[in-house]
Amino acid sequence: MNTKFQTIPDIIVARLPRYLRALSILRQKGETTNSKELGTFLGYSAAQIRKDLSQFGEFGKQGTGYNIDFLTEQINNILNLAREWKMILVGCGNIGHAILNYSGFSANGFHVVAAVDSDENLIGKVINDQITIQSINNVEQIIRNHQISIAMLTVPASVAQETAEELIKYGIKGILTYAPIILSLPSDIRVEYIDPVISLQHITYYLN
Amino acid sequence: MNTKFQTIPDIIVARLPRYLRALSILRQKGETTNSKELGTFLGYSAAQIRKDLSQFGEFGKQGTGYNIDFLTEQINNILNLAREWKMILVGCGNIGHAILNYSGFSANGFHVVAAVDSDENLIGKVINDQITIQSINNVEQIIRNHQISIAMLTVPASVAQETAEELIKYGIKGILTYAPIILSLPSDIRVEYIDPVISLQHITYYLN
DNA sequence: ACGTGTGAATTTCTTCACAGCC
DNA sequence: GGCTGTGAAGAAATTCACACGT
Repeated sequence: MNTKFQTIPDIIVARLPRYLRALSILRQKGETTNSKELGTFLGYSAAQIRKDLSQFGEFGKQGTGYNIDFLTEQINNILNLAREWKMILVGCGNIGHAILNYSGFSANGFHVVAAVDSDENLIGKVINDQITIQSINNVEQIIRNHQISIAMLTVPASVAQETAEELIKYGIKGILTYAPIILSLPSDIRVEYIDPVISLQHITYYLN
Repeated sequence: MNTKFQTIPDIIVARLPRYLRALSILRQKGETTNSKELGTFLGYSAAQIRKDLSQFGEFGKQGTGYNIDFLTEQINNILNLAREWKMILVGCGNIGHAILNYSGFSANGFHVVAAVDSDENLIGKVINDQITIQSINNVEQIIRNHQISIAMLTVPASVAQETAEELIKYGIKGILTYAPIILSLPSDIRVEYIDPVISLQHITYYLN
């Protein structure tokens, strides 16, 4: 194992959040698990689980397996989740509203601390008794004041690229976008796409 | 190329919907494209684009590249998109509501023909002047009557597994689930996950 | 006896590089 | 000249299999 001088393949990093999901469920049934159980649960091989984790350290015990709380803590550390993250929601249409009403983010340490939109009619609206939609004109000030590094982008596809570029200017480093468009951004910006149509089109290949 | 006796790696299938997204944008600028342009646009190598497409046929012309309309049609055929797909929405909370109000599905040939929920207070509610939320008790009848094979699952995590199992009994073959839980289902059922927390946790690995 | 961590073997995926056609 | 389609080469990911610690 070596976390300092080796860069971890992204394909492994991508699996770590799934490990967390699995661990939180397995925790309900016991204090320990092992690579076989975890693998069966997630649909991966036991060897792959062990190989993945060994990239970051020696988290298991021979003969016993993994202590779930300990492994969870380690993966949280690896993914920089041992802290709270502030996010800004950019675009407050249908999806934006659903996001503001969704409790799953804050339950996992991700807090939407501001929401902006360009639609005058939405500005000032209070969602979920918690957050007030602000003008997108304030976005620079909001991002800088709160030191926000993650944005959720739920604007129309037609303005997604330019909006993303603006956010980056103000210090955003990671973007979770729901716009059905491929963003062209500097390589140091992390972008994740949520595009249900792409997921559906993937499914239909296997149907008939 | 051989589409009959070779099974195509899923990693290639997964890229095809992205090609469609790219093609629809490139189409606005011209009638043809080539592997280099497409690759640059998507962040893949030109060789990979050619290799991927060659799995399914010879869609390009030497010296010219690919006719965008033709290539789009071919990929649509490969992904079984040259038809309309009916879907049922199971769970009409926040995310369910956002889905019902989202036009991106029907614009791509995916039609939500029914929506069900277990909450008595929601039943009978009309969304978007189009669809009436029905009782989940009717789900079998709805799926069978409409011959629906795709479900969008937006129920709470605690009931996602059992709900999915029920849907499969009635003939559902593909599930797009928003529940933050790993479903354990027969291998002939196609499942795609949309889990924004997993996406965020992937992003944070690269931030600090 | 159980189950990890890990080199080695294997399989899969990506890129190279070029013949061949437009 | 430009660009595809594709074997061959190379790189990456996965699985094997086992020594070793508990």
